[in-house]
Amino acid sequence: MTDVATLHAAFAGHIAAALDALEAAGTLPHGLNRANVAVEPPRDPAHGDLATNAAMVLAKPAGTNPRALAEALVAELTKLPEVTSADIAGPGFINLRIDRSAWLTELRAIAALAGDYGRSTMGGGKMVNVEYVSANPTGPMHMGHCRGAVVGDALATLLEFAGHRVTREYYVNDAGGQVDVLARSVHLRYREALGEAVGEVHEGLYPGDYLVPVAQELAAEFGDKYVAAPESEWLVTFRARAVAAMLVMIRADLALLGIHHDLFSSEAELQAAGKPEQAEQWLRAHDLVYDGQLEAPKGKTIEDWEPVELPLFRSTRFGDDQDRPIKKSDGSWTYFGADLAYHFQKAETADALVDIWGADHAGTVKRIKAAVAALTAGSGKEKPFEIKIVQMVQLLRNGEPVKMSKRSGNFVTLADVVQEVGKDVVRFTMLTRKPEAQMDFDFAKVVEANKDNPVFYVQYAHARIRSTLRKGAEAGFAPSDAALERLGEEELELIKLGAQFPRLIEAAAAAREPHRVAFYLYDLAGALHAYWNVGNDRPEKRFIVAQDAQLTGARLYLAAQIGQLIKNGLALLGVEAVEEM
RNA sequence: GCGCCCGUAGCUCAGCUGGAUAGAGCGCGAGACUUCUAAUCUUGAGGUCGCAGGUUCGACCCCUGCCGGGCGCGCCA
Repeated sequence: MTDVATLHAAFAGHIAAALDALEAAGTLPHGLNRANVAVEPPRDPAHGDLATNAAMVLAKPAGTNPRALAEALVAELTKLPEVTSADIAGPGFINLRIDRSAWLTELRAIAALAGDYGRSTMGGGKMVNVEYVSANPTGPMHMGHCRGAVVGDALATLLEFAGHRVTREYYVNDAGGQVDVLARSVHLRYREALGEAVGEVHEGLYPGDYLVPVAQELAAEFGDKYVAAPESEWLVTFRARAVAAMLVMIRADLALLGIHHDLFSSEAELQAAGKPEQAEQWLRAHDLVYDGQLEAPKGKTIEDWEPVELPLFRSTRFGDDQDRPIKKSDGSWTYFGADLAYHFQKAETADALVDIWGADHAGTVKRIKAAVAALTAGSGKEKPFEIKIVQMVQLLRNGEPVKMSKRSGNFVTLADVVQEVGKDVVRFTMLTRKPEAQMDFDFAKVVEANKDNPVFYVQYAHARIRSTLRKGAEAGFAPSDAALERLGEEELELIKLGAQFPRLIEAAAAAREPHRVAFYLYDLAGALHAYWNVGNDRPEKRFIVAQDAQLTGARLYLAAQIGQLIKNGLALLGVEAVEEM
């Protein structure tokens, strides 16, 4: 990475330096928390290029009033050569105007940093573990998994770009009852592969045809050895083979979306290593697990409910409505029991944990966070642990809900959707809504080629730029920073919007919200299109002005940098920046 | 019954961790364009930020209580 400071980083530094100066002069006490000091463009551009709330945030802890502090800050900031004016507004905002040469310098910074423009050291190399997808290995990926997969993957990329070291992890639930059902389902298909007429697949088993290939392999390898054998003889083998086959399929499905995990962690291995026992032991020693009776579930009546004594985690202490079992009555671990040990294990190597979960698991957030917080605190390795919930996606076709039949296992697969609308459309669309809000995904709308469609709009902006650069090259014009001073106010506005990219990256990463990148790109594309449209009626406002090579060079240089920004942003979302459409 | 999420323009949604006069697209009104700088453009109207309190210099944002919608609530995963 080239050593070029972006305007955003430079001004964060300038404000900090000004505050340091005030501390040295005794105007400001030492050691104030500056975490809430922000430097950002004011909402109303008429107020200036940059604004800081430093005086308002620090006035109270400093025991002074905002305007007095602001005046002292302004005195420092006006010393900077690139600051043309610094005014105090409202309750104590400081509005700065930046010399246009600084914006042109920023444009050169984009060119110099290219794919690294916007990259941040904010994360300080901290190891963040992002766990996402983690679908049960019992079948292909379907649309229910899609949103979490895309959000998790984009978040992981974003965090990397913001200076974290990231592990993309998939937790494989290969130890529960569902993988036994999988093994039995494959056994049925195995008998079928050997010529037996198995008829309708039993209700409790997985009916999907995707089990046929692995069953055929087993048939070819073992012949009829296990046809009549008791389950105990084949279950372990069939289960292992089936899970392995399902994971191959799941990886292939995820690859269609450009998603590749670094680590697949096995629940069965975790249990074999005795991790849940260790966790239980500690929790018991600290009175967080006890043997008790589970209450009957609320809100519905269960006829055969019988209280039994189980090891329970005291989740009621943490806001849950009842204590939760970590083991079943047969002595095996519940999902929760294994999961808390799993997260504890992850916390041993990572500096922070982020899980992406579907809304159907939202009810279990409190208990797992409480258990993990207790375990990590107990070992002196308390780690931030966030769980991001992604809400349901309703599939529509021309406004009508897409029917899904659960009975036959006839769900809409991720592969089908990617095949129909393409990877880029799926990924971008999943990111044009904050994850905690429900969303509609209309097959008809997401592929429309018009400005209502954000995917198209952003990709088109990039293609337009690339096409312009090609046309310019054909006519003998190359982007050049030799005469950037020829750029006018309209161009400057575009640069100012572009210069927000580094700040946006840090804010989005800190909030763990990759969708902000998508919305920013939509804004940037809109600004580019608007600028372009002026040239429709006024040829002298086009990027290529044949009789003015100097101006054309400067405008193409601007175009190239905006294109670079869009490309960088799309890369974070895992969407291709196309050359033409 | 309980928990979590959502509620912002007619519709679909943003709103940068509490900042300045709450934004965009669609739709609607008015005008322009008949085109490869193509897959439209310009402009206007449109708001009790679900409701009611509270916290403070300041609230769409935080707290409490309601209302409406979604998801979930067995030792399943």
